[in-house]
Amino acid sequence: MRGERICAGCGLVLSDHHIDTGAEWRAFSSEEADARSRVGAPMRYTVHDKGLSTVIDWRDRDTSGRKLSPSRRSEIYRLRKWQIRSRVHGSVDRNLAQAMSELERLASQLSIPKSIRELAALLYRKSIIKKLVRGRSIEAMVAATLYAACRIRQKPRPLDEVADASRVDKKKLGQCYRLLLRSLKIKIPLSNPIDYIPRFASELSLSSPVQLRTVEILKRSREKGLTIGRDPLGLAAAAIYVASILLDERRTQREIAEVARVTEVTVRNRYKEIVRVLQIDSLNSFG
DNA sequence: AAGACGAAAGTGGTTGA
DNA sequence: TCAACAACTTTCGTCTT
Repeated sequence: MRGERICAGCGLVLSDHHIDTGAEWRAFSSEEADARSRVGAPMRYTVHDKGLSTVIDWRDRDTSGRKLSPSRRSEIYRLRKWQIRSRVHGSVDRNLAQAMSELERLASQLSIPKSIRELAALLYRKSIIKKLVRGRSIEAMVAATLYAACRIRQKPRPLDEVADASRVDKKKLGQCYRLLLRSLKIKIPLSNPIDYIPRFASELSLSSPVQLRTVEILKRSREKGLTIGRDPLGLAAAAIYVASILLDERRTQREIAEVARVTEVTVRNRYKEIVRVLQIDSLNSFG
């Protein structure tokens, strides 16, 4: 239920309220699925198998014992073949299948474009080859690859956001992410605060002049060395806060802190530094 | 009443002996 | 491997709008 449509160019969120038809939970058994399902089966997957779980009988008869039409027969034949194939292929394939469906679910919930999903899928395949998934949850590794893919494509999402959507806790997600970087020997630079601005500004309903001013503030902050060793999310939040006041579209520290997933204290600390170093006197109490 | 402020103590990751 | 360290969080009492 948390879909957004995002302009690929600028990141502007065009519309909200898309419906994710997938279940938002995972079930490890059918009992659990029954227990957690609140809306009944969305479709009759049990009939002549659209899922992979149903066993296809060898006889060419349907459940009431009648003979099947020729076209139906060939369809069943095809399905039977797939079922055998999926058994022949080992645990790696089963792991992948599960992972890919989890990836789709997660990416859909986070409105992550297809090209980034594919990169994440590639990373996951590599991590399987490297046996990184052993002893870790599939869900955690999937989330980590997705998080990494977003950062590689310069469309970072806060770690917290990914963690929430995947119900993997932040700590584990971070661990998996770092393992991924180490094992696959990929280097991902710190995320650029500017990359967060379009999303955050959109969530806060801020005009594009505010966005432009925010970017300006971030660039100048970087030149002054204010960004070294600082959390990019905190910088993004603080710059938005300053810009929103300067252009008279003020948002509270709390509002901004919430979308950026940092605390108000961090917003405060960063924005004080920005105001001091960039000498934005109109926000200063002193003359 | 809500927002902003800043001090103080706690957390998890990084670094360097 | 461990301790010091920097940045951020949590919490809370106080001031400002």
